Amino acid sequence: MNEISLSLYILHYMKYSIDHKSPVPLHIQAEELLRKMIAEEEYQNGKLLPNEVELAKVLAISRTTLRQAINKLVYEDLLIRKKRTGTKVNNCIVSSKSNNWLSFSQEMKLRGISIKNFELHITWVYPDEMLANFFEIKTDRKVLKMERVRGTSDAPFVYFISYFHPRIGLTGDEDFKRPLYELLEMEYSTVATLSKEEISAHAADDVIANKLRLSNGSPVLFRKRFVFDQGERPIEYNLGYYKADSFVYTVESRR
Amino acid sequence: MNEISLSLYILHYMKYSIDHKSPVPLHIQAEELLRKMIAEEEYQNGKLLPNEVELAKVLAISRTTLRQAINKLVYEDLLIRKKRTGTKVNNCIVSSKSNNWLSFSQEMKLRGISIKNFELHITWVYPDEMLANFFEIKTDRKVLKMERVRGTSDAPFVYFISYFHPRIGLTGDEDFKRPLYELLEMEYSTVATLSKEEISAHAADDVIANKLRLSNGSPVLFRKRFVFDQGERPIEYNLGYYKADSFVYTVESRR
DNA sequence: TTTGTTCATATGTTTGTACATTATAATCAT
DNA sequence: ATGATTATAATGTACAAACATATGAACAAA
Repeated sequence: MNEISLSLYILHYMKYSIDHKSPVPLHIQAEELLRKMIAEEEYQNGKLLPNEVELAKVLAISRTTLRQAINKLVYEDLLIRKKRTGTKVNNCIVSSKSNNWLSFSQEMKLRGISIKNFELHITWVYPDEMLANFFEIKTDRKVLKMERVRGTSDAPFVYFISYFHPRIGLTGDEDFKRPLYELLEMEYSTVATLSKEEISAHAADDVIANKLRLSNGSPVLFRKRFVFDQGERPIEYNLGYYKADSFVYTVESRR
Repeated sequence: MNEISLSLYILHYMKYSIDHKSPVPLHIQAEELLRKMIAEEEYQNGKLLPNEVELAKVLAISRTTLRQAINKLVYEDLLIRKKRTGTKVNNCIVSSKSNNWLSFSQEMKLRGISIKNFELHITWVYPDEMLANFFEIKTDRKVLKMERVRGTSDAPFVYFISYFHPRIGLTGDEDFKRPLYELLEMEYSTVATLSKEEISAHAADDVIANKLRLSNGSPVLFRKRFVFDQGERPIEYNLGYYKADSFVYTVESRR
């Protein structure tokens, strides 16, 4: 690479730079920087990152240190390396790692996808038999129900229904635009620790089709989620209807 | 560490050793070795791994390389490092083993469902770009393709397509009515160890609808499965189309 | 036209080295 | 005894330097 394009790079990455005097480790700084970089539009379209040696040179860190940062993102499946070609953003639509406990919005943010809340509806309802049973409460004890439709700026792609255990103490006036599990953890010292999920395919009924702007009978991915706290006490029952092809559930298992 | 305890270590790790002449990278070998080590009972009880410099010395690899391996397991949350103390097994997350490794027919049997094979079709085909890439072979090298439709005595409910890596040595004349992973293990000494899966919902196209006796556009649960052996070498690529509501995927995760 | 061959260039692997950080243990002064 | 200090032993961070390997592209030979 010649002087000119090198200085272009320098210019380009001015806004992100590494502070060698900062107490935070260089590879952490580099990681942060990469996360910001790959959130940018141009990288979403499959543009390659600058190659390792050059980028290391520009950031004035060693290639090893840079690789340390890149590797982390590769492991998180946010970047894909290819020999002789380079490293680029893994822009496959939406996916969720099973052991990852990021909230929906956090994960979307990570991938540089901005999400829009289409609907947010809070009510207090009587639980049905099943829910009362799961929460281990009587059916005459009201629980907080949250309905939510979310998607990209273009169109909604998921319809959530959540029920929360009254024990938590939610009033319904909380700011539900905040990441949910953060809210529970910060304000209600309830930590979601265990989740049991059931994933299946369904045909959209009237309600679902309407919410997701689909025609009746369209395929949706349905996820039922039972969430527990540290003491394995039930805290949330969550139903999610995802527009087909908008959500891929990834699971990694080893025996 | 003195001579005696060092040689104890050597003895102890004789069974696991690193082959410097093998084509598989040292850090991969080290990773495998660690996985085996930490599976041992004594390490489950909070026993610390040997410290990095010593272990590196015993295995005759550099500390950096060893750390590469350890880091991967740390990232997977299998190991926990602690300064001044050492690295030990994180035995609190054993639940991920809930991921059953039963084969399809075994699992059905367990549930008391007798299954019927509707179709079983074996061919040799050229892999497409993606498959060749996964198998790390050229697109002109044929691979064994197995198609299979199975269900209850009433109706089919799943359509499988499997591709097997030529390395395994399958001829196509095997008895595919036997449990598949048993066959691979017994006859071809190929042990499926790691599986990465992607689950999503789709609308059935002509082919799928026909195989499963559904109408076009009906919802199906689609599962893509990448299967690897001990050395993380690819051995199978499997596509499964399940009739909606006939299959529920359950996942349990703990953080 | 097809098939090798080579070259350039990207990531991949591995080592050796050095110093920083930090939690604990041992020591010392009070 | 107890609080402060120091030493130690582990991981954490960082660099530079090789060499390995895969692959696209250009070119040459069949």
